[in-house]
Amino acid sequence: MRDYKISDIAKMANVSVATVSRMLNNSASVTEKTRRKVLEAIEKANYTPNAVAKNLRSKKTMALAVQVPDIGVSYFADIVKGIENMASSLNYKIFICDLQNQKEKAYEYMSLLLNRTVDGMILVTPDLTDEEIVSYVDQGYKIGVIGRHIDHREIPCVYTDNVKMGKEVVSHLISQGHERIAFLSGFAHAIDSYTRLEGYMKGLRDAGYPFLPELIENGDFNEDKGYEAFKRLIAKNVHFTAVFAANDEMALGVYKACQELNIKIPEEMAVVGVDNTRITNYIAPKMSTVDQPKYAMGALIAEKLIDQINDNIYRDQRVFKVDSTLIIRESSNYKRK
Amino acid sequence: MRDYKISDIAKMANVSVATVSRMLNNSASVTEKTRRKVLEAIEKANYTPNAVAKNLRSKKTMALAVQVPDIGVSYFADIVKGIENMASSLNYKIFICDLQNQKEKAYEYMSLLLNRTVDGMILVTPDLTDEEIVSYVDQGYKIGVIGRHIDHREIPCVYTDNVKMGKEVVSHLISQGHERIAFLSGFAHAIDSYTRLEGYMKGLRDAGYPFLPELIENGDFNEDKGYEAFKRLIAKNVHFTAVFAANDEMALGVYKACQELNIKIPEEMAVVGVDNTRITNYIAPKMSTVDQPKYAMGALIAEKLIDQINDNIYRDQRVFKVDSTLIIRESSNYKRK
DNA sequence: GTGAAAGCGCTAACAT
DNA sequence: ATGTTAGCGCTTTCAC
Repeated sequence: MRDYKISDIAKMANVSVATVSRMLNNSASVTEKTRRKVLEAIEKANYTPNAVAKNLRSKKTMALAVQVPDIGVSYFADIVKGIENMASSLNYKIFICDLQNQKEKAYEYMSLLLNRTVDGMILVTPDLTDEEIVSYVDQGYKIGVIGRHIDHREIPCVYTDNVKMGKEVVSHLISQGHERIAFLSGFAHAIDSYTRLEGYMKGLRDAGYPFLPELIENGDFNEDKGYEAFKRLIAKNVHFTAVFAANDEMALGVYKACQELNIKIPEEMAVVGVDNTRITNYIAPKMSTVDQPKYAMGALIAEKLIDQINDNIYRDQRVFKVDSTLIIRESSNYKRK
Repeated sequence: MRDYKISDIAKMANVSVATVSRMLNNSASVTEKTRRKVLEAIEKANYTPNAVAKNLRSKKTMALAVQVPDIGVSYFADIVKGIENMASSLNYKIFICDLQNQKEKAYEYMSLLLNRTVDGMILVTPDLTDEEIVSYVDQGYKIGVIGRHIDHREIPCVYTDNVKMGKEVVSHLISQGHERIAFLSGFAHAIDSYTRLEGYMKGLRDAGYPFLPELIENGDFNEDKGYEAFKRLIAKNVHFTAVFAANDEMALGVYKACQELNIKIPEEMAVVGVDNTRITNYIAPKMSTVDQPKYAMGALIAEKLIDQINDNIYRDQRVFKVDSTLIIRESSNYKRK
């Protein structure tokens, strides 16, 4: 393959490489006549500037990486769409790093940031600790996070008010006549899960109900673990009539377990998930869940991270707590007693 | 941020840059003693080689781009996982290009290939024509396709035997007592849709049933268009008792329309989709569909494209026709009459 | 408005 | 086994 470079174009158009570069980047004015000559040469050669050389010289790649636990989960896919669209409108490209639920990959993918393949990284994952993230940022790497809040003036954060969300779910369940509500958490270390649990406890307390530790089970945000956690709950022989799962995937696991055990949703067991994953609106019975403005959250974090990359001194708001919306569908729409 | 480069490390370790490079890339032997000195300097400086400079010099980026119509559709997400894992095991990175169902983006994203941001591109999309793809490849760009077959010795292809698939679906439906089976196609120009239609016609002919053009409607592989297409079918007032949709998304649109029109699936209308999208196994009634070995297909195309990138002369098989499996679930599991 | 030339950080050919 | 150096294709400073 014949590969043209900027000097070939310069020669063909009888101008200097600097002029071609200036024209390509609109970085300085060029007479209309020169412009036409250059354009003609470019056309004739079918020339495309080499982005790698440009990146090296300009020390920018105009690319961001996004880490998600599993791109197959529509919650993450929707966030990524928001990121992609905002980034694209600001002329940034996106590397999607799909961890496929393998934690180790979180570290591997950081190399994209360290080795300058991308200008910044967005973490939609709980894997790296706050300290690790802060340490990278203090070395000058640009990172934005979604779904968690890190208190550092150079880290843009977009997250949901999980405490409020948890309280809202619990009070809805209570209003439906439930007194004993189980909670299925995600990873123990995931802040999302943690704060939803906090909301759950506050909701219980506000209503004057006791917090029963035996009604809490750990999962890992995946369907299988939700399934297992629910089975453990049943095996314990504790009484409960509702489940609040820290995300939809785990709630799906509860559905599966209920089907196997012949437990009727919502008559015998109310189920509420979180994320408003696409599937929740198709499954029978339709699942109650909590919607987050995923697309907007993605767009917001992309915008703010790009701001951060281009400014360094951060101009204004950096932390965004967004509201979620409880969506009551069939799986919890049944008044007990 | 202090950015170390290879010459800094060389100075710190009292060796030449070549030695550092050689050590980093294991491209030639280095004495254990030098190795340790260099390692120590790298550690001390917290040095990571600049991938952009490396890419420029080596004229490789070790990255592939993958175009998909919509990463939120689990069919594509699964293929991408296969690609990602194979690529990653061969030390390649992946750029996911999510078209978000906007055709124009297909062309925009090609710039990643043209400007050398990636070494190759995998198209899981029907948007570019065979001619366009061939033209790129003839210019030396490396492209692999999935879901279609392009007759060119340098283009690896992995695709499903859609004709066989179509016949299988139709004969299943016929065996359930259906005589008038509607077909919902995807884009008119999509080869997948085209060949499935071909299989549908052959299946009909084999059974001695007539092909009725009024039972064919066009969609675009999305739920909305499937919904509309089905409504048009109904509005035509033609008689039919089964629908074969060219993919699950459109079949989902049929579900929605049936619900609105109070048509019972499968008793009054059998529905079969294609792709075995995750949602088909959760929706009520569970949807019959055709499974393709998505993950394996993704892995295969990645492997073959990387082969092609590294060889140029293509060694062996380039075209892979894989088999699909009809999965009969509730939406077509009802014998008529 | 345009050109000459330095240099981004790395690899690899050539020399020792 | 190790060092020297040219050069990958581009942007940008400094002249003019």
